[in-house]
Amino acid sequence: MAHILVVEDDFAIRELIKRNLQMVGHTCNCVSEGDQVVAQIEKENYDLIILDVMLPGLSGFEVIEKVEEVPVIFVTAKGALEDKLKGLSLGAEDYIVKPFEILELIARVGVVLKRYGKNAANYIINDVEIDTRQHTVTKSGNVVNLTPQEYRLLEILLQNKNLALSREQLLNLAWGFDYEGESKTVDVHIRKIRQKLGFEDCIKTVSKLGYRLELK
Amino acid sequence: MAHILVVEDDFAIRELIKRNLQMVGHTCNCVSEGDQVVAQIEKENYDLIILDVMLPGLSGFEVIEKVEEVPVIFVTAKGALEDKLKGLSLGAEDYIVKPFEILELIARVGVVLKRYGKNAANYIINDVEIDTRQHTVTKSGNVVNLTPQEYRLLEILLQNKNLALSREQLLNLAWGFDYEGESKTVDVHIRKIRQKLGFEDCIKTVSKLGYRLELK
DNA sequence: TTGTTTCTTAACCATTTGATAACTTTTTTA
DNA sequence: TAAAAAAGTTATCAAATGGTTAAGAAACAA
Repeated sequence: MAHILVVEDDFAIRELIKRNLQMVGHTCNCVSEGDQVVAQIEKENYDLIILDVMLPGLSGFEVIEKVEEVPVIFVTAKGALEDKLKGLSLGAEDYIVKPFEILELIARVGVVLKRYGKNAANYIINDVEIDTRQHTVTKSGNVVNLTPQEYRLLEILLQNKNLALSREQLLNLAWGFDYEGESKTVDVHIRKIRQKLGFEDCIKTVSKLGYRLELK
Repeated sequence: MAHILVVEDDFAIRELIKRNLQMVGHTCNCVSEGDQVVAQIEKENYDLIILDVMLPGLSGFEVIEKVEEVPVIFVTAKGALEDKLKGLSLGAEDYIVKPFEILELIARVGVVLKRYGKNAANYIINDVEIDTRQHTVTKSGNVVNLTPQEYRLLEILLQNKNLALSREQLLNLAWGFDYEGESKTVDVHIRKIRQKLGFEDCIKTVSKLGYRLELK
């Protein structure tokens, strides 16, 4: 399932989209203004952006020019053909007109994700390569055997690269929100990842808080 | 995207299918009777036919025998298991039961198209050769007898080579979306395939998730 | 029908996994 | 600086997981 950014100023529509995306298993963040988008995609890795054309601040058309590599589906109230053509020529993957059937949106999201699925979501950090579609981790070409929990934690760190995450947050994200365990457990798993991947310097300890995976 | 022929006598269902196929970007023609099919495929090149079993004039089963080279997805009323097996044995690529989730139909269409797009015919893995057209598997030149279910599972793995698939996904793809069985069933079939083909190393277990067929 | 094949589930076992406790080292802070 | 707190490290044992086998059910062929 995918991680999706929704950019929409209308509260009701934003929530509608979010709720339905989550219902089918995607994770999802929302922003209401165009100029928040760049900051957001630098913080986290998104698989798709759903982008309203009419936005306060930067318009959708202005936003898409700043977004590369992440596929975009445009949403607009205007059914105008020029908008559609402009959107597609700017590199949008798809286009949907308000008011839309939520099922249609879900279907289009699925199509775009699948189309992009080919281009594997993988990360390269030093000599370590993580391929999330294959579920493999290699270091200098050699397979590294991570346990399920280690892998889950690593994925969370990758999805939130350069962000400091508290132990509480990490427990919620990698162990599940209903998990009731000790925060020390995170430490032990972090150690394992550091050791297996040589990430001693890569995974920074944020004192009194938690950890941060530092890239670039 | 693909060009698809829909053969369905019920107006409402025909239009539903058509509208949704177009929504995700396919082009689409419809006919309501079986004996119009041959004329239609001679006029235009179709990538896929969606074919109702219960038709006035020629039945779907009679139609499929006249259709070669174009993959077919059968649609039929609920419960007719013999229909399903008959359909598949006649060469249908897939099978879907009314009433169906339109999302499911879209997904299956995508899968069949993908299969045909990239599936040249046969795979060679070590000393094992799988010919999907002939439906045969040989190891060092000797025919290996896979049961129908084993073969289906193997095909799914091949179509998704190097991708980690969850047990849930494998059940959906190899047993059908409507199948309600235990994930352990997958394990047992995986074992059979590993054993019969010597794929112990080839089919990797992805802990806490499922399996991955690793090539090259 | 009967006999045969195939599929699913249950049961068992070996292995892996992960949470915690206990101890050491580092960092913070007073 | 020393005490306290936080983080690093290691070991242990219970639980979870997957491999494997076999038995009964279901499907199929004759």
